[in-house]
Amino acid sequence: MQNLLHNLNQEQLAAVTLPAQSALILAGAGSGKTRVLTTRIAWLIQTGQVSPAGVLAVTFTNKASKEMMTRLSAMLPINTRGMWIGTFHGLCNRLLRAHYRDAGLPQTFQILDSQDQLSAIKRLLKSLNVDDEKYPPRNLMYFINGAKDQGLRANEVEANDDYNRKFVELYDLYDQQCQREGVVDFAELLLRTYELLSRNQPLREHYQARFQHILVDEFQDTNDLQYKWLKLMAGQRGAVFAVGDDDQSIYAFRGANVGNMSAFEHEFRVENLIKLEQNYRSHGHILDSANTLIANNSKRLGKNLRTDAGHGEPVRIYEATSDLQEAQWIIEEAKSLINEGATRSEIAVLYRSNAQSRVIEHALFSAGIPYRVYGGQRYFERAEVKHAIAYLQLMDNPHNDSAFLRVVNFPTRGIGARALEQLQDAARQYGISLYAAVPYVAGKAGATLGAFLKLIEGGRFETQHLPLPEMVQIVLEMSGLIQHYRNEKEGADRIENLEQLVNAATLFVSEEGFGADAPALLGPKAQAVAGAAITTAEGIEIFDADAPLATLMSPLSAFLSHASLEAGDNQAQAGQDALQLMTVHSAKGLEFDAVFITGLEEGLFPHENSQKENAGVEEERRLMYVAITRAKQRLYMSFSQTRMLHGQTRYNTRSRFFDELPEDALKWLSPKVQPHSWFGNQKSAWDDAPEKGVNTIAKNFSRKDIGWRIGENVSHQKFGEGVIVNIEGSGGNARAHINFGKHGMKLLDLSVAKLEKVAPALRG
DNA sequence: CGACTGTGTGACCGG
DNA sequence: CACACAGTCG
Repeated sequence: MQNLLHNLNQEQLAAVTLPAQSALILAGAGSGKTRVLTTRIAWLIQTGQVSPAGVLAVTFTNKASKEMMTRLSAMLPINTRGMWIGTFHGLCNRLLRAHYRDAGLPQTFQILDSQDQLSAIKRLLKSLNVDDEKYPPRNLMYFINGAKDQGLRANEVEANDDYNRKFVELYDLYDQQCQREGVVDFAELLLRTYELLSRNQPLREHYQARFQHILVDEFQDTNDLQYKWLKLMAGQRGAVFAVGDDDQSIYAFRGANVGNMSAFEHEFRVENLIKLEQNYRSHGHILDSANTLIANNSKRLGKNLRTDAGHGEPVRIYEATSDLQEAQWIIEEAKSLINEGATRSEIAVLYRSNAQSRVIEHALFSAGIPYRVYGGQRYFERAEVKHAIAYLQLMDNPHNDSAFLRVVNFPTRGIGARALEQLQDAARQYGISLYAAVPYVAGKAGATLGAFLKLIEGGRFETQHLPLPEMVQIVLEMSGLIQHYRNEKEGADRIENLEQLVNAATLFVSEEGFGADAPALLGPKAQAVAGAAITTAEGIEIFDADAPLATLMSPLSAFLSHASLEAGDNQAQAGQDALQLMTVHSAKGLEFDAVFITGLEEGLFPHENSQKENAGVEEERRLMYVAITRAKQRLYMSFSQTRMLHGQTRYNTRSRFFDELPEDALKWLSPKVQPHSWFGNQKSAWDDAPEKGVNTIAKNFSRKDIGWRIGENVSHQKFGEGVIVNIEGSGGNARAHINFGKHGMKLLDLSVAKLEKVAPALRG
């Protein structure tokens, strides 16, 4: 035990060895949060305060839970696979499989990822003849998920006007559709588990008694439903050890509620609030920047990171003239870092949104620097893989209409809109799934549909006794997918991805302990394996959802869950030493020797969608805080005067966050190319101005006429610095649209407004 | 009727 | 750059 604790600092030690009560650990970035969590679990077990089965550890990401298991295995000689360590979603999946009947689900229920969910919603609207312009599917999806994240069913949502009442009605119909098809979305996994435990007293009491210690990572990211879920699991006696950092709460957009931290403090009667403020990651200037920036937020629990490392390098800031040039600068700097001996994989380029990666990737590619992009499309989200998965889904649960529609005519087999219309009519008439409705379709359409049905059933029959990887292989062939892509010009990659699915299945089966020969389709004998049955006073038998997936569901069901819940690695050439490109969101929890934060412009970072509400800007600031605290030794920040986004040039001012950083920690670099930017140069914004649209109006005037031009940096007494985005009208009537960053877009009369020219590169 | 091709529109962050 | 849509050909 000595060695377990001996490397901890005082704060960490105090947290790890707290008594068995609920506690809140405010853990700053780089303060050894994961270490405290895992050591706490190990310490509890090693000192005999709890058995491994009495611990429930919840994380948000698969990565975090894997990390926890790995570290725990290194500390204790136990098999962590049987332990209850996982993401909220993964743990709920386990519980629902074990108690599927009580939860009102088929044993082979399937999980919709957000793509699936959106297409299910579109399908619902279509079948109801709802105008999807008036009720956009995406909005309905946000509405439904938002409600579920608060733990609200349709009948519990308040609607004050007709428009929202319609949403509520559609929410209810959506849930009915999911139930009919045997599918659940992400939020449903949690809500359904919550309802299961609140309604089923013996079950609830069983798990409450079992989990004496509940540990939660990234507590600041919990939404209302997750908070209620934890409260229910803990019951009266459970000790919840919550670790979080309110300054790193960056998921409000999907329902996370930082308020849960103070609520937790009161409702769980927290006597021990420990702050981990010693930072082991970043040099002084970097940490100062983070601290000074985040001090601009109003609602904080209060915490200031300190470090024993020296000031280190200043934070370098660069103003680029264009996104292209920004990328070139990044590459120059990265190159010199590498020349100085930096490891490529220790250099990260962060951006606010995925769309920004393209320019940087292009530049890196041209420069021949290996790089790796996180985010973007993930393995199980690729179209061809989703197709293959849909065939497998149909074999496990034929009533999944989304899966049915995805592949019924892919590869094409002569089933068109007309046939499907007939099928959908029949399904609606009898209230059954498309699959079940096939026999009710007559004529030629009925025959082709019948052939598809035979294909699925034949595949199922042929593979029922085979192990999962072999089943996958056969499905790839009999579905016609391989053949289809073989005929396609650029199908080689897709075939490779499909064949990768067989490997994925092989790997999965062995990692989850299914045994190489376990038949893919055969349901598990859960009752026999999963520990003793518990009979309650009411005579209800409960089978504990103990132990790994292998005892709860068939290899195929488990694999399909895995495909939805883990979506796989973000594509990338893994392995080699490469620069790391990712969004700030996906960088959370990581650290790098050198970090570039790019695109620091008003409208982009902070993002324009967040600027309407004040709380939104605070979240952007926390996001910036997360970005800064990823850096260990070197930190670079850059912004650009112009940027191509969604096919048009945008003129932005630099991010307000620059004004919130400590001057003495910064070093402003002047642009290396075109020092006074394009407006003094021959090639100017005129040449790049789009040929169509409002800009052509401005194009009719020469600079002499009005003295101002698009793209020019100006200063206004009240609004500060801005950029002329567009000019309309002529001569004395000319008016300019000017982007004043945090003051927003203004339309000013050029003959009236007192504007001054600003040289873009100058800055104190 | 169904398969294929071209044009227009919307696009952050993620389990 | 991805989808949904209309329009055309077999």
